[in-house]
Amino acid sequence: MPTIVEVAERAGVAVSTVSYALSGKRPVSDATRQRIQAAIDELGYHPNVLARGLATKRSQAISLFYPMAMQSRNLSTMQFEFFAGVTNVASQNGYGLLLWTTPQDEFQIKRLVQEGMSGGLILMEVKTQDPRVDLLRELGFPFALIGHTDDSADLHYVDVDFAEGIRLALRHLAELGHRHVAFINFEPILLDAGFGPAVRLLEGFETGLAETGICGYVSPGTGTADEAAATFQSLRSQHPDISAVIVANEIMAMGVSRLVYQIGLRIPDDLSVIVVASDTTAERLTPPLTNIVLPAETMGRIGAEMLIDQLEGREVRKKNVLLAAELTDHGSTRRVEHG
Amino acid sequence: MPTIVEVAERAGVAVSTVSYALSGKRPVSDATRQRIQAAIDELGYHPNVLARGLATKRSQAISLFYPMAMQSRNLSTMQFEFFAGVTNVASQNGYGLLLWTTPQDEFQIKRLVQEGMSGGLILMEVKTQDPRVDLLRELGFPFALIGHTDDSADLHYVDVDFAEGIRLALRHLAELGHRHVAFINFEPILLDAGFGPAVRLLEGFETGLAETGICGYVSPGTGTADEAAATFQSLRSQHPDISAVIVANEIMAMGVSRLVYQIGLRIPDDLSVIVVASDTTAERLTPPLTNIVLPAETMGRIGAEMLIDQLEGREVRKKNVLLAAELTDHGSTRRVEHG
DNA sequence: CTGTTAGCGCATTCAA
DNA sequence: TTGAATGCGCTAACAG
Repeated sequence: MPTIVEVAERAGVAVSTVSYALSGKRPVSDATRQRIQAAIDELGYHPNVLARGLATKRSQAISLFYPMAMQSRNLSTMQFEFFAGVTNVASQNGYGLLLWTTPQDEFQIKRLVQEGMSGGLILMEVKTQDPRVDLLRELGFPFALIGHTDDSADLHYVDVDFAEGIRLALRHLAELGHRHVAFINFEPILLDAGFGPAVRLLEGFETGLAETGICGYVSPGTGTADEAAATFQSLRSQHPDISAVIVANEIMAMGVSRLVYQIGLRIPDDLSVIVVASDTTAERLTPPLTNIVLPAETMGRIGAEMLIDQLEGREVRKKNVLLAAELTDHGSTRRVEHG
Repeated sequence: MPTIVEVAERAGVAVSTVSYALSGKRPVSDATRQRIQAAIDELGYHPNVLARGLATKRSQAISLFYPMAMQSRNLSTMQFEFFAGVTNVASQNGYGLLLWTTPQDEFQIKRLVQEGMSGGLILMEVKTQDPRVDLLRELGFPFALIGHTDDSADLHYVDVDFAEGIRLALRHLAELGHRHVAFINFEPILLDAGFGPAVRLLEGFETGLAETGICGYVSPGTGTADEAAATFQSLRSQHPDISAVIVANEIMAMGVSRLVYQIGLRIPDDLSVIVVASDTTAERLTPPLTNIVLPAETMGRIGAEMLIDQLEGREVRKKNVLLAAELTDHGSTRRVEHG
């Protein structure tokens, strides 16, 4: 495999000249630049990024700590969308993207930082209080969050306003005459751990109830479609007045849809359903579900851009991005009489 | 950030001794080993993988070229499952996983190889004739395939027997009395490009028709759910006898399901449906669909294992893995009278 | 505008 | 069982 030395010899110049021609950090005359380029092409030379990284103490790769959920069977299309956003931005900017599913404790983060392979880190599934964030802050390592902590005003993050999102949903349902609404949240473990969306959805649901006068039934979900279905069924048998349900993710929503289908009811005729999901995901379900918009691909994209901007020493274009809440109507809600 | 030199100083030994203590490639006395370990712990030392990679000319990271589809809006849960398999195995073995969505041409592959950041490569969406495979072979770079070419007997690959899978489906339908079956394949572009599953499903469908005497209607899909639905509807209006449909992926199947739901029919009462998908994906759909098993997570796992075995110089435990075809009944097919 | 050279942090050969 | 010294391929002073 050709090295920079061989390129230099072939072009009849010093190695540093080749290096500078490549990086553009020093002017190089057109004539020599062309000879160098010719040598590069003939040899099929590509710089060794390890050597470069060692010399510069920076790396053209970023790391993504993968959601815990990935290790379970509980794969969600939306996690994948976050992913697509991050990956595409990284590739477009010439960065490699490293994926990690190891436990994301303090030790692993320190390790990752010191290993030097990645120059920055993107964190997902952020908690309202998150020790990982504290550590990264302390280490001074570049990072960006998809999600945010309660004290992340000074950090680079992108998130969506979940609390307002679920309030939008409640107002929408209130206008349609619904008086009894169920909410299937993420599993209790996540809520207890302070997982942002779980906490903020619940908070928004409660303030939304107060605002709309709707009577709410909160039922923690359990992650899987089956368990969400079972949960909903028991809730519904206890409270037959429930005419609408809001579900925290599309996996659980699929469970509810399937249950409804199996017991012979129809959405929205017999039940209104709203899900927290991306538009693409929500509209692809059977039936399509009206959704509190979680623009996963966009969030991944913005997170990656924020991080790469930092790494490139550019002024970071955005920071602290809290996307406004939105509701997209896919026809899964319907007016009820009387309530 | 502590280096190996600092560890050596603190432990009062030579740098090489620390290195050997870490790698175990040379005996180190218990006493010094312990002093070294103490120094490592106190300093919070982690070896710099770039420096290590530069010195050894090997890297503890592998690369995955991401499916083209990822760059479109056409995200599939199953791609994600392949992914989860690969990622988890990599992490468990202490390997980083690098994701690339750049165009996967000859140039990019050469580049990736020479850059030295990854020690091996996993290729997905393999074509029956695939120039990327030829190049990698020629370069002598370690790689594994998820999918296979027509001449890959000597390669490391994992794939599933798609042709036999669709024949299983046809036999199953034949036993239930179906005489007119539609098949919605991957988009023509993929078929023309020689994309393995597209080619082999079609081939299996045709031999399966001959074997069962079923009358088949092949309609190329177009990737999206909407277009698959439209395609199926036109097929059905032209051939009202169609009582069952086989669909090449779950995205298109969702389109068909939704259409069926919208026009007021039921699965399987009015239409039998079989999809090529993983069990988890198929059973989560509304309604759950009987599936030709595509064990995506397992395939990702096996592919990564094969590659890492190679890299570690271990005897590769498996190679040339063509998983047997299977059909899982999720109740979306039903006996028809008369045919 | 270009050349010379000292590291970056580690593995490994050669000596002891 | 251990130490000293060389080099992996590249960048970035320093020198001209």
